[in-house]
Order: sequence, then structure tokens, then C-alpha cells
Amino acid sequence: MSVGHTEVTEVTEVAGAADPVIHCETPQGECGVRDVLDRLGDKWSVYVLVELTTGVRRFKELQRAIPGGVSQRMLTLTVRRLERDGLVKRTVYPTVPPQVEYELTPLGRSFSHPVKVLADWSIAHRPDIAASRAAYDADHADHADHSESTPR
Amino acid sequence: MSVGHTEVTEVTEVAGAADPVIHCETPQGECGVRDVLDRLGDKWSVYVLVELTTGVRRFKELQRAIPGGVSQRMLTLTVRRLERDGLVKRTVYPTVPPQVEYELTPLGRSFSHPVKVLADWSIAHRPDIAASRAAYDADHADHADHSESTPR
DNA sequence: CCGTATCCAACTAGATACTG
DNA sequence: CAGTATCTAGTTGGATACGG
Repeated sequence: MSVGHTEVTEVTEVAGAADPVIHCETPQGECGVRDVLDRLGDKWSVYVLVELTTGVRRFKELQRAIPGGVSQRMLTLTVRRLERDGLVKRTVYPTVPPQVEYELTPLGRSFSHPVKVLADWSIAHRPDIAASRAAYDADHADHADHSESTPR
Repeated sequence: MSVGHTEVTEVTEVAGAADPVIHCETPQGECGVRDVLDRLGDKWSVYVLVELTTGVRRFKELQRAIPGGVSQRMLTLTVRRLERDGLVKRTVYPTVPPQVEYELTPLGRSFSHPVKVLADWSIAHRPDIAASRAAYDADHADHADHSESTPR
């Protein structure tokens, strides 16, 4: 990779378990993770990717499989973005009624690694986070709420 | 961890390099990654975390270090959320003028691992994503744009 | 079945001014 | 210095209706 000065340097890395020191540098700032994070940030992308690690899926199958119930519109937008980024391959069979299949590309499959690491961490530390939130909310119950556990 | 049925199962995992099959199961659906992803999704959290892997920072230092120029308001909201989740520790010295220091908690440092994996992947595959986007945009230049490469 | 178009509600983020 | 308050713009997400 020879694009810009983007760089991640680990200093204290010892045996693969020590805390990494992440160091991002780019002329204008703008560390390189932003592009990917945008994809992770939206509400449905991860669910689509996770679902597709199991195999090929059709549109309706995806929609039914995703928890929370995604609307047609959002699912369409999501898969289009993933297709544009080269993470998902979309195949249209010109039958009638039409049939469309989605599957992970090699790039998409390689991306499932970071996602899995994230999922593992998330599941492992969910109790800690929940506890911390409860403690924080108990302390600050009086003057203000900063983001209630209100599900959107 | 003995909370609910949340579970991540890898089936095809062979030598730590094969594509993992991620399988999330919970009574209501709702895989456990949502909480963490919400934190990753917002615009500034990752930058704060990344900056704090280097060491302790004061409010102004954080604000200056973060690329793109975060507003006071957003930085406050961000660090508050991170504090609430137990990822960041906030220490107030009742001096005059006041001084506040931010640092990662053990939980926050452990979270830097998934973040680093993500950053590494992102940097490694940025060219691929860029290429895929360019190709996609070239093909679909005619009828619609799905999210232009508008740099914010 | 697989989308697209339109409208609308909710949330996020920025600018600015003010306080301990 | 380190916030809080307010007001406003931009973006995202959901509902619904319609088209190929």
C-alpha cells in the first residue's frame, strides 16, 4: 500500500495480547477507518453481512432473517452500498417473477473477520457495559440524561 | 457469560485464517453487537478512543488532536457516552481554572483490540473499496447516485 | 418478487452564546 | 478551561404507494 501516510503503528504490542497503541497519521488528518466505519455505523449493514456469512440469500430471505424488521427501502439502500463497496455480489435472474440473489464477495468474506472479532468482544463485555451504564445512570439520575436506553 | 442465548459460532474456522461463519441467536433476535456498534457508529468516538491509546489527554488536547475539528458540544457528548459505557475514565481536578483528564479504562484498552483489527483491515483494503466504488459509479453514472463520494 | 419514489418523523451535528 | 443551553441544518430511517 502506497497511498498517503496512513499508518497504524503498534508500540507496546508484546505477545499479541498487550494493548495496542493505535497511531493514525495522514496529511489532512482523516484516519483511514472512516470509510469502513460508515458502513458499520448504519443500522443494517452488519446484520446483512452476518446473515450472508451463512450462505447465499434472496431479498425476501434477508428481510425476514434480519432482526428488528428492516423496511424494503432500507434493505435496498443497504445492499446497494455493500455492493458498491465490493463486499456483496448481486445476481439478477431475469425470470418472472424476478429473482435476485446476494452473496459475499471474497472481500466481503475477509471483512467478516474484523466483524467477528467485534462481535466476540461485544458479547464478552456486554455485561460490563450494562453494569457501567447502570452505575452511571444511578449517579446521574438527578440532573440530565445523555442517551436513555430508549430503543429507536 | 451466561446471559440469554447470545452466541457466536464459528464452523468453518480452520487455522485462524478461514472465513468465519457468524451465527447470532437471541430470543427476540437482536444480536449483541448493536450496543457496541452504536458507539462505533457515531462520528467521533473512534477518534477519541484512538487518541487515548497514546495516553492521558485533557479536553482541549483531545479537541485539537481530533482530525476534522470536533465542536465542544460533540466532544462533550462523545466522552460522556464513552464514560457511561465504562470505556473512558474522567478525572476532574477542582483547580482554577478547572482541569479534566481523560484516559482509557481497562475495558477501554481491551476494546482497542477490535478497533485495531478494524483499522488494519480498513487500511489494507482501502484501495479495493475505492476501486470497487469507482467501477460501480462508472456503471451507474446515468440514472441515480446512492451516496456520492462527497467528502464531509 | 424486487425494487423505486415520495413524504414525513427522528436523530445527529454544527454554530454560537453564556456559566462556574 | 471545561463545560451547558439553545437554535438550526442536514442526514437517516420508516410508511406507504406505485412500477417492471
